[in-house]
Amino acid sequence: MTTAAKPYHHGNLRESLLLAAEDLLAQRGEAALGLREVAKAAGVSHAAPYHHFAGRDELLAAVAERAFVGLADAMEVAARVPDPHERLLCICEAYVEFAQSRPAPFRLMFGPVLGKKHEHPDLRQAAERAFRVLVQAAVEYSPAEGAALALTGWSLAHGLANLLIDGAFDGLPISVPEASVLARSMAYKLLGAPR
Amino acid sequence: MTTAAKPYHHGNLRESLLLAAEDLLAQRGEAALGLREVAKAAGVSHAAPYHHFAGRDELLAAVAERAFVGLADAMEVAARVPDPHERLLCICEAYVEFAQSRPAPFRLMFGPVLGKKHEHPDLRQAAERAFRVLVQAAVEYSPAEGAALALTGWSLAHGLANLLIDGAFDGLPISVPEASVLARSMAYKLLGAPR
DNA sequence: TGTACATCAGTGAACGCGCGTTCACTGATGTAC
DNA sequence: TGTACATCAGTGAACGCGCGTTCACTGATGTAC
Repeated sequence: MTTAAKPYHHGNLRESLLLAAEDLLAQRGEAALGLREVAKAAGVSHAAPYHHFAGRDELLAAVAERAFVGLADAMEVAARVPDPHERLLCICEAYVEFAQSRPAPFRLMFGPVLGKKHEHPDLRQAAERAFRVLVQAAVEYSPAEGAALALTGWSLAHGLANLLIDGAFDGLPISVPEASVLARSMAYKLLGAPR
Repeated sequence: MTTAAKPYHHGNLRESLLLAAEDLLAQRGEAALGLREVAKAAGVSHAAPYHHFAGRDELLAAVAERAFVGLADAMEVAARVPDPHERLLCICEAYVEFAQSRPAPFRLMFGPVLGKKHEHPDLRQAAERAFRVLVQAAVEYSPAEGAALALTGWSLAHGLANLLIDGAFDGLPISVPEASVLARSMAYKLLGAPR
């Protein structure tokens, strides 16, 4: 059994660091996302990341940006549903599912750990792409109130997502349905039943 | 001008520590909420808090609990509105206003910084009191769907609150109204216009 | 095809910092007689 | 009312840790001739 000698030059360390960061984020949460931890997880000295990122913030911003790309992708897939009513609903469901399946990235994307988000234009751009999917579907559903509907749907999905991943519903003195059932019933309250 | 000699025994250090923590939280956010920082802000050695709290987590839990008490109080005041439709709306508005005026406590209450919330029964109890205000108003508005309506209203208010305090609406490519206008228009979408 | 050399992308030691927690201590308080 | 003494609530030093960042360095790569 021969082990490949570890090359001095990594070749694609930037990508490896991001993958390691995403792994770390998923396993241990945003509190563990330090430069040294990420470097260790990528199997590299703790000073190596500085050749690829200006510092911790820039690494975090890159991770958040990639997460937003993933969210926008999922929302775009959901937006392929033909019926406008169902389409809007599926987009919101996709949003909640994203948060549930990747809670730590979701927190990083919106929370205060990564401040000064406006200083990272790529991050902002990815976020806006996701938002536009929702706005477009809302306008298609209701041209007159598209923007307001998008903000309302976003708030509803965002609130449900956060409450779910923060465990706020756990052990509540009322019975709480499954997340997907919840999302659907809430959306029906907002949009009415399917036409 | 005589300065009162600082007494060796503080008298009410537990309360002072909590006040200092709340101040620190408001000024510099949850990241700054360390035992040493709080002790310094209270003008006491960094080991003194251990006579009043088992450790950092217990201090944080106490701060979060007091914040939940404040939220529940605000919601109860809002619940005095006679008309059931307007009452439900005012409760949600109070929720959003609380988050906007005290974003850092709000994050601490729900976020992952303070984990294992179920290990702090007082905290859970204060949180449930706030939730019950909402459930009761929802049941009074619509006995048949009270619980579902409460969850939906909570999600909507919670999502709006989080998006607002995280600055997610800043610089969006659509125009976003004032927070209170937003909350009201969203609630109308959910409940219909006043009867 | 070989070789000199500039550039790149790593390493590991070090700096300075703040954190939570523990410990032996001491000054202040309050209670029993 | 006075005094001995237990208890309480502080202090300050110390431990061990991990963090972000900087630095001089060196091994690897690639390019010009």
